[in-house]
Amino acid sequence: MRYQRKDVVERAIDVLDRHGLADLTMRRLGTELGVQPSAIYHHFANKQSLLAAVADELLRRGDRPLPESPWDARVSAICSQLRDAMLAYRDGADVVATVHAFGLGAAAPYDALVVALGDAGFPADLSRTAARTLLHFVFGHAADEQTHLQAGSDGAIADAPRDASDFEVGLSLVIAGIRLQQPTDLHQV
Amino acid sequence: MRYQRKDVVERAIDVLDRHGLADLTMRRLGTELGVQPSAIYHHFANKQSLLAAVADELLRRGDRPLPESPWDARVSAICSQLRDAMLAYRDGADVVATVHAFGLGAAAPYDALVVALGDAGFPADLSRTAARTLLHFVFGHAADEQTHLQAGSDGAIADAPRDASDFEVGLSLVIAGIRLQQPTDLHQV
DNA sequence: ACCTGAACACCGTTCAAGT
DNA sequence: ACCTGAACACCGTTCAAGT
Repeated sequence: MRYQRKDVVERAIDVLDRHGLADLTMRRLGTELGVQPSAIYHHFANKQSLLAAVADELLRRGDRPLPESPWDARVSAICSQLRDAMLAYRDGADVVATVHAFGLGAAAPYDALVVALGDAGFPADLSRTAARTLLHFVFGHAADEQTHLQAGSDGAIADAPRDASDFEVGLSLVIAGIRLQQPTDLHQV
Repeated sequence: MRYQRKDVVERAIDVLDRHGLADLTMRRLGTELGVQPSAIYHHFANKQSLLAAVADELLRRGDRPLPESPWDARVSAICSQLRDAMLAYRDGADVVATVHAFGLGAAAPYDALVVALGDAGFPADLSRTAARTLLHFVFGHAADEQTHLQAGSDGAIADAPRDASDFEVGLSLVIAGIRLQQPTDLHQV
């Protein structure tokens, strides 16, 4: 029963999706792998690194080729893809947000947004600020939605009725705000 | 040494600010109060409720009267005040975000935003979506900033240089996007 | 390279009983 | 109303030692 890093991450995602983040403990994961908890520390320095690897793999699995299209459609596609990737697994938004809060993770979507905005002619400063603003929205919205969905399945009361298009509306607000910052001579590019 | 709910919350904020969220345990708090950990369960059903009360108190302490001004300035003031309240205590953004992720907390700023937007003439649906979009930005930005500040004081490398006006720029992007949704006959109100 | 076994220093929560 | 004392069922992490 010898495992590599990759096997451990795969099993961790399995436990996450079946039992949730609260049950994704080093001890539980060890049991699932048929191994002592301490064995996992041969592959990861600590639980934080394991979670970072899990978050990266979740996002990697959601990776799709982006369409050739105007910058705003590309930005929208990156955000939607990120959202879909997080919602595809139980507590996925939580994991990605936790890892991001620790200062790691989601570097790929961030870079993709900065590039898309830079290509559209926005200055580098604004591109970075706008990219982070978009990520805050996507993370926050996904976490919110996953919490409410889960609260619903737990039998708790869903206090805020959420429309299916709520994400698109919020996203379009932010993108519209970014669009306004374009130099006027680029409005038709 | 008999305490009431309020005393427990105050001491919890004290521990939070001095030692951080990771050290705000029921056992630690009990020790600081000179009481058994189990005694806290007389005042709070569980740790989650305690944290919710802590988050509410943090926001309450940051409460300032809002200026009479156009809707966009009011919205901006609500967001800045929320941000300041979260950053005023160590790990404050983390606490508020955690509580919010659990489906509670930050109801006051949310309601204030919905009212400000509704008064400006936005339809109720859009007001709610815009209010949540703003909260996602403010929470995400504050958590990000607090993480990086703390990483800096821990001696870690601050990977993304953050400008002091970064919050204002991001916030103005979102508000500008909302402004575009105004019915044209209200643009000058 | 990968794992065991045992320990260390903790957690949140419950509950009968006390004042 | 507020608290004690003791227990239950867990955590993440370290480390010498094994193969």
